[in-house]
Amino acid sequence: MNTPGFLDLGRARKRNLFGHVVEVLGSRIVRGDLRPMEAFPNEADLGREFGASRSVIREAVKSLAAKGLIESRTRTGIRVLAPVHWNLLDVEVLAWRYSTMPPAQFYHELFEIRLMIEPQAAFLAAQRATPRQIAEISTAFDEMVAASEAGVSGIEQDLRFHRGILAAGQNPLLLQMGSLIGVGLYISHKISSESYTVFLPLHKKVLDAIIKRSPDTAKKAMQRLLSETLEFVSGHLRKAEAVRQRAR
Amino acid sequence: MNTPGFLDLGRARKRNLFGHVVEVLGSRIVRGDLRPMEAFPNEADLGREFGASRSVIREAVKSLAAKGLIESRTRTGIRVLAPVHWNLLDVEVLAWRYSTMPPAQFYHELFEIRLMIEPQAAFLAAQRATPRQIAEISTAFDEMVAASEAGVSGIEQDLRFHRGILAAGQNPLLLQMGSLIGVGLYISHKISSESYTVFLPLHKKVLDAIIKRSPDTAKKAMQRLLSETLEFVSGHLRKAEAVRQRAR
DNA sequence: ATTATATTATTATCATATAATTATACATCG
DNA sequence: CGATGTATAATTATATGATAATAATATAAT
Repeated sequence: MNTPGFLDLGRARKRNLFGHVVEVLGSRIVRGDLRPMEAFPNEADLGREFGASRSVIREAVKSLAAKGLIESRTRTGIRVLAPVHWNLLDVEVLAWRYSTMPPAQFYHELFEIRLMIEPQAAFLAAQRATPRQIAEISTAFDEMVAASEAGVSGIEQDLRFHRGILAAGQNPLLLQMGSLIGVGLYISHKISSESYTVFLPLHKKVLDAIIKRSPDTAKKAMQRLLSETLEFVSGHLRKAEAVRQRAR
Repeated sequence: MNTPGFLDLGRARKRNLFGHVVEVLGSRIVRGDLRPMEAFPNEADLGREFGASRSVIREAVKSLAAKGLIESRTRTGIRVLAPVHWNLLDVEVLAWRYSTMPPAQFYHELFEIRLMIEPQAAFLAAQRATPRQIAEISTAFDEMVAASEAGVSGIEQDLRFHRGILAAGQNPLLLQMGSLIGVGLYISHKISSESYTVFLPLHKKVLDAIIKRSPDTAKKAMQRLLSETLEFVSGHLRKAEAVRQRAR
């Protein structure tokens, strides 16, 4: 039974009117339909477009403003902020970006950051992880293996593995990167469901190094895991692209 | 009572009721006054506490929800989410965290992340920066020098310097780290206004390496700049702490 | 014991009214 | 002419009160 947890990226958010408005406007902004400094519909217009009351529109606007996408001022109206202000690590913003960008480019961006963060996180985890945290990472790995043998997704377990390492780094700011990893795994899995099975041994090396308290080894193992995964998925994406080209 | 924001990053809050409610509730949550899963006031109670109408409360709640601090569901009410969900890189959340944490600890966390990101960003900048971007970084540095000679703050210029390098890395996700740097600089400056003057030569080395398109040199220079700044400020913090101890 | 149903607390949405803010245009004055 | 104050109007900010939808909990029926 799959718990609908962290990874409801694909799922359309249409629970309620508010969510719908946020979703549509957020996508538009991130996609670039509504460019900074250009005219933005005012509350009344938005209400008309979505058939929603002013309250709903205002709440949606506040929500997008909290993510740094827009700003709303009296008399001036609503305006899209420059991308510098966007909270790009927000799960929703990440999802909007992903759904409106060439997968290969997005994936590349993502891994460039992961490669900066996670190896060092593994390093710190090897130094600082509590026994409890090591156990958490360890069981996550075991469940990845089990999922692999059972031939099911395992993406949740994979995320728990990586999140566990971030947590063991004992720096709360690190945990923020969990959203990046979540999206990364989600994409990997969409592209090639075998990817995590192939890389189980590399995960194991990271885990072992953390258990042995060998920071440098953990760091290098994580580096290798990430760069090989990137290579693997990029290859798949290139192949898919080639097929699409030929199909024309 | 409500703590007036020690940190006016961007815009000072309290401009209006909405901002006030967001500020106070956000601080409370981040500080840990309102713990996850425990009872949270409902809309009516919040309205009574702040003397605000339901609209204001609802908008504030949506705003905090957009930052991942709380979740609001029909009949269940509002509840604080686990810290994993918080958008810790959001400028406001960062500010709330800073104003409710021991400065030394916060500063350490911050630099641990900066040390993961910025050296590699400098590396990428040396590879990828456009002439225009190099010019931007360069003028930012010149203005830092000018500010230093004039004996004024220079914190804006410093931020532009570091942001410029992130931008030159050509990875939008990198830019998100600008908020971290902004807060970091703000704190450095509060602690010791001389800090950036002392480290001008190290900035220069980073700039030169980028101009010369020497990624490895740029990376190492940035690494040195950051770790020495960290050391410098930590020393000041320790001294301040010692003084406070003695004062008892 | 399990399942269906009713109750009820809470948020979701709507509609409307008034206040506050501020960009703009205009007028006034030095 | 240029600066500076002032009225106007557009837009968001806030308030109020009503109804709808949702789901946790209690209750009744099987």
